Amino acid sequence: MATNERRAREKARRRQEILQAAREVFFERGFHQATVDDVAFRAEVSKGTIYLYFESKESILAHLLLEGLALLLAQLNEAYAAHQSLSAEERLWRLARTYLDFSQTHPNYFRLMMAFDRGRFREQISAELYEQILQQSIRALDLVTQTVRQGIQAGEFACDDPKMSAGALWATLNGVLVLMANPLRRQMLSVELEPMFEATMALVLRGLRRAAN
Amino acid sequence: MATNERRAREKARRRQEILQAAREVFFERGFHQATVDDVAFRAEVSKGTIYLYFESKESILAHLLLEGLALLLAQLNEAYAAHQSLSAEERLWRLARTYLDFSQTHPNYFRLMMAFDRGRFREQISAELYEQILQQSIRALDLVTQTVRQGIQAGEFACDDPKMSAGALWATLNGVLVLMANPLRRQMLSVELEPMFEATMALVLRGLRRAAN
Amino acid sequence: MATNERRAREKARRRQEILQAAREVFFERGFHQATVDDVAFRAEVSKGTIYLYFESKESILAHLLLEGLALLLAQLNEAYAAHQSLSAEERLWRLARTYLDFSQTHPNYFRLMMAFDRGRFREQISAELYEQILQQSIRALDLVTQTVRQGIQAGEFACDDPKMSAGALWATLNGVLVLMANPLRRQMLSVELEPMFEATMALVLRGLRRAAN
Amino acid sequence: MATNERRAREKARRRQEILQAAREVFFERGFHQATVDDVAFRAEVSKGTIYLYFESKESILAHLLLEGLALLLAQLNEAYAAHQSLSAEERLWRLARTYLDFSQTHPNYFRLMMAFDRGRFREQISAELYEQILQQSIRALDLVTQTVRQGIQAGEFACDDPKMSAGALWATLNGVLVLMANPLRRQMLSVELEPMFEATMALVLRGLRRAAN
DNA sequence: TATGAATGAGTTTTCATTCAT
DNA sequence: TATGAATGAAAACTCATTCAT
Repeated sequence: MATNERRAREKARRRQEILQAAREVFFERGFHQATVDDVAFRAEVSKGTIYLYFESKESILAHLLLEGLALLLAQLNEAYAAHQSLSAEERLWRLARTYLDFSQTHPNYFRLMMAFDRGRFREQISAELYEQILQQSIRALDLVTQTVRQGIQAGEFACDDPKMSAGALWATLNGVLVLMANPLRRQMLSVELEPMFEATMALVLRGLRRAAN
Repeated sequence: MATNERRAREKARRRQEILQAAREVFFERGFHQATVDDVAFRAEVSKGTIYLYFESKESILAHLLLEGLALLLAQLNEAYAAHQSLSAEERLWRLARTYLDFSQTHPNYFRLMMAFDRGRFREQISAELYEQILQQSIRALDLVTQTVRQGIQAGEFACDDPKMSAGALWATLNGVLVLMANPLRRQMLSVELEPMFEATMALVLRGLRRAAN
Repeated sequence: MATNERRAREKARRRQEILQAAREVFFERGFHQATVDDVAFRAEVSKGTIYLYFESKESILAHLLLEGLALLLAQLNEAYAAHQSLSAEERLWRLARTYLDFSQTHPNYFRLMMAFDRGRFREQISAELYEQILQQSIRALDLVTQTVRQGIQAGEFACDDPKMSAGALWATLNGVLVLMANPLRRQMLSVELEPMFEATMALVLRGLRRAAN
Repeated sequence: MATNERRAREKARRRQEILQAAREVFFERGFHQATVDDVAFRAEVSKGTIYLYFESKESILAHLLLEGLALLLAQLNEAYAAHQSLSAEERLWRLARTYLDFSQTHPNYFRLMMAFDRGRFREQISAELYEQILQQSIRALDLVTQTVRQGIQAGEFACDDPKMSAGALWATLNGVLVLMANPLRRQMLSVELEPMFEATMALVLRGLRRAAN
């Protein structure tokens, strides 16, 4: 029935509204500082309604994380697919640059992703949700792996295990982005993110190249 | 006076006992789950006493972090100083291996360090304490920078900015260690920490070497 | 009209389904622990529908109680009527035994009856409903009163006020059944329900008999 | 030290104050309707303080019950011990009358005792507390058992098992007191508590007497 | 008649921190 | 210096009931 459809639509919309409110509130005040009441108030629904759409406060956060991952994945996919004739190295640059951009444009989502590995978060959400998040985060890595594989086949790269190399590259990016996320540390190192990013990528890619051996 | 000295000594000891208790409790139950009461009980002092030695719960955590950093630094220093005649590359391997070992032997301290960058932690402790922690964490990096500098001077490495290269190396290590800290992810990647560590180090060092250009 | 009849029939059936679901849910989880949602789910109707058939959660419980009382009354009536030529004492034994059986076969209903006297239950249901329940519970007593009266007329019993004696007998039964309902207490008293029941009945009937005076 | 003593004394006093406040609040509004906030307000302490002295709301209730039992036991003991030369039957009358008086003077405590057997109360308090309550309630019964035993030895009573007879007597009293606690039921039965009590006691004691056989 | 989304007051419990002794 | 009793704000989550559709 049409009624059912409309209902489903409205339900989805309401859910989005709550998620949107939670995003604002969590990002403004921090997850721990923010209260479910805050979210309800911002979403202009009652507190009970929140629990009609989400199991717990943590579950909301998990869904925000999923949202962020989806956004990142979309951008990475776009970067990956954009130009078919790209060399593997160029493609890796594009992927990395996209990630860098994402981390700067959506610092909150990025911080959420980095925080995911830590804490008792895992214990507070359902196993399915947890695995779902992990799956998504692996997908980003898969794009890199594909590209490394391409580079190996094209003779650009000289590594044996594309998975491992991709992991190394991705881990490196994470490390750099996290390291440089702290302004005080940037100052102490007297290095800025952009050059550091460039240098690190150059370093790793140099390591990957055939001639390296 | 001797009395003063003894007093100071006892005060320091009491402080250590509290710290020790906090370490156990925080690591067992997690920082948020642990209560100051737990710490007081474990340290066999009253709750009020805790606040004679530390400003707040967060401050205790910060001092634990400092402790962890001191431990790591000691180990890194030892690894750095051990053999004077080491090549820069060998020395970097030793430093990295030491860091890897530390992350495995003291996973709780390691997690604490990684967590430091996140969250509202910064807002909950005094600015001095915060900077102190940052200073310490920079010192570790300095050892790496020194080594890279040595490599450049010796003609081993072919990079311009030792600070940046050291940062890249360290960031890479952090990234790998964090990435592989999650068992489920290790499984999904079907890669183990040890080979990943080796491969990543090899990759980055290859990128650093002269011949690379 | 036939339609009306069918409607009424269906309405009654739906009501019974809800009552049946409530019985299961309330008895399984306890009244307070059970939610109206549970009942609705079990009855396979929506929560709103529950309120089309019952005024409140408490009202459902009251109707369950009425159901239990009806069941007990039916059994008591049967026991009372079964053999016309029974002596009063034999008849009292049968009634008591029936009550005992009921308390064991339907412990939940029995507990509900015993709970009725307590708590703010009275304040939560309509006065009519409350009185209805009381009326029903009095009817059971009436059977006992009738029998005592019979015994007096037949010269079996030697008491003046049949109402009072019946009340005493019934109260005694209630007391015994409640006292022995607790397993831990049975253990502490090292007496089982059955012998206690027999002994108490024997005691009271002895007291009722003519020779007693 | 004197300080310790005073502290202990004050702690005990504070505990009593909370218990006193809880008694008032629970009895006025009913346990479920009453909130811990109410108790705290009445006791003029903060809510947190309540939980410094009692584990839970239910635990407070349990301690009130213990208080009531202690009071009842004191009165029963007094009645039991008062006159050494009493016959068993006279003594039973005194004990029963004392119980009756208690139920009228402290209807709230009495209701609490009757409620104890029901509900999920058992599941909400610690096993020790639960057993403690049960133990106390058994002690009252023990006085009756002692007296019945005395009657048997003196040749007054003609029963075999004093425990069982005492149980029957006590159960009977409980039954009568509960049955007659409801005003509406008293009205419907057109019997008042006092005569009912007298008649029931007479009935049961007649059943106990030697001549009965 | 039936639905089920929305409500929002209500409740227990926790815990970092303070302060009189 | 040490204690530990007291605080009281805070916060997540529940659920009976209503009402627009």
